[in-house]
Amino acid sequence: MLRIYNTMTRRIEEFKPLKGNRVYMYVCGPTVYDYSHIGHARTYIAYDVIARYLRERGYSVFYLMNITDVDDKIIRRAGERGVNPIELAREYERYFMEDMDALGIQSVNLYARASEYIDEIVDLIKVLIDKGFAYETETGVYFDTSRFKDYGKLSHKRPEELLVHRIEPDPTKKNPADFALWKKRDKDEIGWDSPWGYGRPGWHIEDTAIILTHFGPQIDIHGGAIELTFPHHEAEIAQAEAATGKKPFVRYWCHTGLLTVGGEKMSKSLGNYILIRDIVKKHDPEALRLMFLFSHYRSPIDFKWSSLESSNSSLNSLYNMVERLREVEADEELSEEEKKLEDYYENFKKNFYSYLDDDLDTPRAVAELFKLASTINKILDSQERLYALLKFKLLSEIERISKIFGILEKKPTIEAGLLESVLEILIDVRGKLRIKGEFELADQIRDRLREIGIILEDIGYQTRWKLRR
RNA sequence: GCCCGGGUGGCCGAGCGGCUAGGCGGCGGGCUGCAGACCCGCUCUACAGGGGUUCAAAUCCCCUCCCGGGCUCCA
Repeated sequence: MLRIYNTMTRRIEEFKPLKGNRVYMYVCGPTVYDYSHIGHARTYIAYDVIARYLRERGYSVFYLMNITDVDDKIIRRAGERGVNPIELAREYERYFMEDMDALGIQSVNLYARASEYIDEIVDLIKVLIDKGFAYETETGVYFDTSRFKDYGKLSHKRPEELLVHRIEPDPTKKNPADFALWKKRDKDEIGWDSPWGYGRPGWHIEDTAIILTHFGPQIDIHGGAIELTFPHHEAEIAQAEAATGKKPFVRYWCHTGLLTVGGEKMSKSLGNYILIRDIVKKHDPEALRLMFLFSHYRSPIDFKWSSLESSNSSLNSLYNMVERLREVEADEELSEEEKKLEDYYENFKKNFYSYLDDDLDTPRAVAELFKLASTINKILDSQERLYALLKFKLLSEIERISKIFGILEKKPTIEAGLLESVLEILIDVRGKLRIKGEFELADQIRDRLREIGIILEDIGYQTRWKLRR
C-alpha cells in the first residue's frame, strides 16, 4: 500500500487516485526569465522520482507542468534588454528544457504555457465574478477571500493572520488578503483584451485554468516547493473550488523541502546562486540525483560541493558493483552462499519497496540498496561464477531500481573522440617499443589493429593512422 | 510579531518510544608487479542545552539557545 504525505491534513495518507489507477499529477513549473538553479533541480528531480515510482507501481500517470511565460519579472527583464517578453520567455524555456534533459527528467507528459491559456483564464475569471467570488476595481479583478470560507485551510492560517502583509496592498482591494486574477495594464505593456479591459492574468490563475482545462475539477497530486504553499496554492484551491463547487480540488498536496546554499536561500546578491548548467558541466547529473535521494523529498537540503563529491563516490561504487555483476560468468549450480544471497535478495525487495511505499522514503531505500551492493560484492569476491538465474534476477532488479531513481542508467560506451585518444596512446606506446627494438610486439599491435580495420603507417618514427575503406 | 520546519558521530544524512540505518572521508589489514576496484576491521553507542514523563527517550512533554522557510517576487 502506497502512502503519501498530504500537506492539507499534515498526515501520511493512503494513496488512492480518483479514477482507478489513473493519476492526474500537476507540478508548478518555472517562471522562465533566467537560467534554472539547483533549487529547481531539487524540486523537479523529486517529482520526477515520484512520477517514475508511481509508474513503476503500475499507475498510469499523466504528469502536467506549467511554464509561466507571462509575469512581471519576465517583463522587467525583457524591458532591460529591449526584447519582446515572449521571446525572452521562449529563450529561457529552451534552456530550462535543456537542463531538465541533462538531469534525466523526462517524466513530464505535457508542458503548458500560461500565455496559451488566456481564453481559459478569462472564462474562469468570468465564472468567479458570476458566482460572486471576484470583483472588479479600477486596477483589476480580485478574488474575494472573505467569500471563500476555506481560504487558509492548506497553509493552516487563521483569518486574522491573513491580514498581515509585507507588501503594500492595492488600495482598491476590499481586503488585503484578496489577490489579483486580472491586472489592468497600459497598452504599451504585453497583454490581452478582456471584458475588464487590456491587461494580463494574476499569478495564481494560470495553474488553475490549465488544470481545469486538462484534468477537470479534481486531481490527484499537486506538487511544488514548500514556499508555494501560501499564498500560491492556497489561492489555487480558492479559485478552483469556488469556480467548480467540487471539493477537494486536490486529493494530495505535496511539497518538497527547500534547498539552501551555505545555509541561505539562493540569491544573486549573496553570490550563492548555482546554475544547473554549471553543475552538469563538471559533475555527473546522476551524482546530483543520488545526493537528493540520500535525503527525504520533504527535508530541507543545504547544498555543499563536498556532498556532491561524496555522492559521486557512492555512485561510482554502485556502478562498479553493477559492472562486476554484468561481467561475472553464469553457471547452473546454486551454491550455499548463493542460496543465502537469494534469501537476502527477497528480503531486500520487501524492504526496499516498503520504504518507497512509505511516503517515498528514498534515504532508507537507498540504504538498502547499498547493503545489497555490499552483499553482492562479497559473493563476487568469494566465487568465480554466479548462478545464472540469480544473476539475471539481480540485474533486472537493478535495472528496475535505476529506472525509478534515474541513476545507473548509463551504459558504458566509448564515443568517437575518446576512441581516438585511446588509439593515440596505443600508437605512442608502440612507437616506444620500436625505439627499444621490440619489433615483434610492435608488429603485433599493427597487425591486430589492421584486423579490426585500422591501418597504421610508419613514416620514420612518426606513425599515422587511417581507417580501412 | 504570528505560523511551519530543522539542530544526530570527522563530514553528509536516516530514524521520530525499546530492535547495529546508509553514504563519504581517514586509519589499519587482506588482495595486488604498481595503481585502481573490491573485501574485513576500526573511527561509531552520536543525537543543541536544561528539566520532566516512562521499566525504557535522539524519539513524548515543558523551557532556553541557534538556523532555515512562509506571512501576496520565489522551485
